[in-house]
Amino acid sequence: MTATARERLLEAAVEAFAEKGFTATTTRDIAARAGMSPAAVYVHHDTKESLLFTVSLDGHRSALDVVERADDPRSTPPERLRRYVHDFSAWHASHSRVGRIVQYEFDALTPEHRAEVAALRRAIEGVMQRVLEAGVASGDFAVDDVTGTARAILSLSIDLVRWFSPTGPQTPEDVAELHSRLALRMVLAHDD
Amino acid sequence: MTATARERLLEAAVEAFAEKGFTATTTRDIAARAGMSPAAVYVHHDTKESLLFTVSLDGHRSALDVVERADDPRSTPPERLRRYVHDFSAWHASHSRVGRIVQYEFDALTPEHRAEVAALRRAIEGVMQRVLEAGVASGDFAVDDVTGTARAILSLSIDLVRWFSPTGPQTPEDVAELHSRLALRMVLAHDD
DNA sequence: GCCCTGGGTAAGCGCTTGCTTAGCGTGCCC
DNA sequence: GGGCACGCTAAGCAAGCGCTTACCCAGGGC
Repeated sequence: MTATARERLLEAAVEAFAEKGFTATTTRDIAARAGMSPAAVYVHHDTKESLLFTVSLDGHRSALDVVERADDPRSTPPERLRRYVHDFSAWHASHSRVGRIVQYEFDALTPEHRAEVAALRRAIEGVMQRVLEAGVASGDFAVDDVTGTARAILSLSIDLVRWFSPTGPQTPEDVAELHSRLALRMVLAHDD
Repeated sequence: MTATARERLLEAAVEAFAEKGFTATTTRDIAARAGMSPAAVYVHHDTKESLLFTVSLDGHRSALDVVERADDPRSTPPERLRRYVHDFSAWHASHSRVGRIVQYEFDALTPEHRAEVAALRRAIEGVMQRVLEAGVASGDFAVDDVTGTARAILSLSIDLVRWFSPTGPQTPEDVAELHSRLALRMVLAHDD
């Protein structure tokens, strides 16, 4: 049960960063939320930024994992896109606090850490582009700007962290369902 | 030419807030960018937050103005939607620094100021909902969740401030064009 | 010529920040 | 049962923060 302290600290950091932003959060605030003295933070993390980095890296890894799992090459491109957007939006809705940190506090990372996170980000975008390209190749999708369209579709899921509330009327599933249908309409070719 | 000092201050604030975020920006930094002493900031603005409020209010007013101008009731719903999304995305791309502040620093406002800005935000969203409702009524659009779809379309334009770079390969017009076409595909009814 | 107003400054106050240091208690090894 | 590693704390340091104070000076009205 000694691992709990480190985890409590991370959970406290997520809470605080999501609520007030990285720079507005004090190490004393994080410590208090974790039920420790201010100095205890530095037993587990060298700097405040390294806490942010850990949260950010874990978050991106988890999101990348979700989209890679969704991108089953044995499915048709429309089904792959549907699952990608569905699961990616559901992830952001279910982890909206982490999502907010990941998206808005990117610039607060050190250049080295930022580069590491940026690589994961490009991977997430890359999977989406592959899905769209597969759909264009199969004739299911009509898309001329793959990069731009990929980014636009991802915007649906990502921007949700700005307004989604876990206590609001919509469930993560509601949003995921809506977004996946809208994404399909954005790209589907129809013969008429 | 005495009005210039106040404007230089606002311009400096936009620069600084967009680059480093509200809390990470110091009043000394803003003063230096405006070519003044730290104390000069307080000749024109009571608090650092009031600078943010001014930037935020001006930004929202300008954006609302753009979408109200785009929503010409004499046009068809598809044309109204096309212009709305086109102009709204173009505005965010052309004013991406102000856009970033407006979107990401909303929580840094005092409750009173936040409420005032929130009203403008609801107005912007309201215009979009009216356009979608008009399209559904005319039979041009097939949309069942008007509120959710409105928010999703706005996400395209809003999320662009996260990644758009004025020095990048795309012009505001490129993005505006892409987004307006994608938005139309999201809602257009097709008879087949 | 005098004063007043308004945009400006140098200096600094009180407080908070991220982080450090020196030390404390508990449990485990031998 | 002595030593020691480990998780943790009380106290505090240097730096930086938002903002204030006391003062300066050019231009206009009378």
